[in-house]
Amino acid sequence: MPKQPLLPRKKPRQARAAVTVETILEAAARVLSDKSLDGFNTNRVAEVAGVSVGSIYQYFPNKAALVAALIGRAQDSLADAVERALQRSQGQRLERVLSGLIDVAIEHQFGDAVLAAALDHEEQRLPLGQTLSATQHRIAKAVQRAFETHPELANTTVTATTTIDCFTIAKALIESEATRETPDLAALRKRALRALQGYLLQPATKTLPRKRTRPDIPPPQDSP
Amino acid sequence: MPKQPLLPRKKPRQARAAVTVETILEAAARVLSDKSLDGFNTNRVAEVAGVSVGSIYQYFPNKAALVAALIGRAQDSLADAVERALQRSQGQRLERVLSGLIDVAIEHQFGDAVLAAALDHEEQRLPLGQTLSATQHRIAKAVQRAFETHPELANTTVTATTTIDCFTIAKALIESEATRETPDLAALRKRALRALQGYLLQPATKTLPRKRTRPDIPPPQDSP
DNA sequence: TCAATATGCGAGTCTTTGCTCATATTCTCA
DNA sequence: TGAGAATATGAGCAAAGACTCGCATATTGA
Repeated sequence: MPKQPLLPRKKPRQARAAVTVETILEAAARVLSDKSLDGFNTNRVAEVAGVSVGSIYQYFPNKAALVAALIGRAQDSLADAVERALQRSQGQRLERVLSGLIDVAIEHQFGDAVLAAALDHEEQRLPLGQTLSATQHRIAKAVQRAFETHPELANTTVTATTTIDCFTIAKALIESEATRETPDLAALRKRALRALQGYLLQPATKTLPRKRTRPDIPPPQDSP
Repeated sequence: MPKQPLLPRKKPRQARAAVTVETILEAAARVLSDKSLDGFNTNRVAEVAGVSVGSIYQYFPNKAALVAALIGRAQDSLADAVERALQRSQGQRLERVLSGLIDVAIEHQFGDAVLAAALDHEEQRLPLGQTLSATQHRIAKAVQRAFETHPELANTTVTATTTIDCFTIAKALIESEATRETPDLAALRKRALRALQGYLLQPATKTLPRKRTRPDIPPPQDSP
């Protein structure tokens, strides 16, 4: 008796299989971009890819895995772009460095707004532990190094959180602009730059004691 | 022949109907909070509410309307909290004002993290034109007034975009912290404050001409 | 050349879920 | 009190969509 495929999620061995996987991912990106999360279904992806559903499930154990692969791709491409931008702006004024990063983020978001937004959202929902954070780590590390060694930031303590915050802030401003009907990219660049410069250069405030009006909020609970 | 209910989406006339609607909304919030968007289905909401599905559709034309109602509620409560906070911090240092707003936002997010995140997401997806932006407008206006009249911001031009950016920034930092397993609210407060102060107080930079390495990205296209 | 293996196919199964409608129950008010 | 209006019920329809599996075809390596 031939063993039935107990492990249907395999790696492509032949060249044509690699092509199929590529085609599937490409189609998945297009479908997700067109239809957002609704209307993103495996049947449609197969149709757009010109491939049968079965072929998808030959390489991806389920729909989520497909999305995860897409996220991985986007992350990688972002990481590459960030590293290139840092390379280009090496030794330049902080403003240039930040502008370069902002441009990368803008392009990442506006290059395919719906796709990027959808992926961002899924990223938080899916249980993609290791692989993803690896790439993000790579990005964070590169940026952190650039910040730490920058003379204009000599007086700023640059932690991992600091760099992540920068990305969080930039991404949020960009996404917010992306939902507008007529985005003004030039203005967006200025605002993002102002926010990042402000955050990074703001002297550490000696915080006033917080006026406590009610007890601290407990951390959120995840139901099991 | 009695006319069949051509207009099933009615307003409650009797007291018990109002109770039912309230119960449904309560249950919807709980389900959404427990299960996020997946697993949020009308059958489950009915079950949790101890009500039949039919009753839901008596008052809400469809599932989206249910979510929209939830969003409306959350927005209203946020607007109230913001106005109260601004009231409390009236005449105080900018740091206090911002801290107050940040605390409101944190509470709004951490009070029910999953719910808030889910609603935030739906807010951008659903076609809720007027009602929603009305409340958001109310919030924006209140904050803008507070900023415009604040002496420490005398040198800062406060536009509608400025206040919206502040909310965008704060919300993003808070959401990012909320996804952590062990959120550090005290640190979060400091970072958010630093970001907002930095953004608001950062002197308007005379921008260097942007180094153009590639043509501007076209605005995103919405497929019809 | 020819098995063994890898790849591709797609009709069909099975589950989920939004929503309806005929009917039953409760309320109102003359 | 009773007729009509308002409210509540829930079985079940219909559509969507994730995923399977038996089979056909292509590729490889000896």
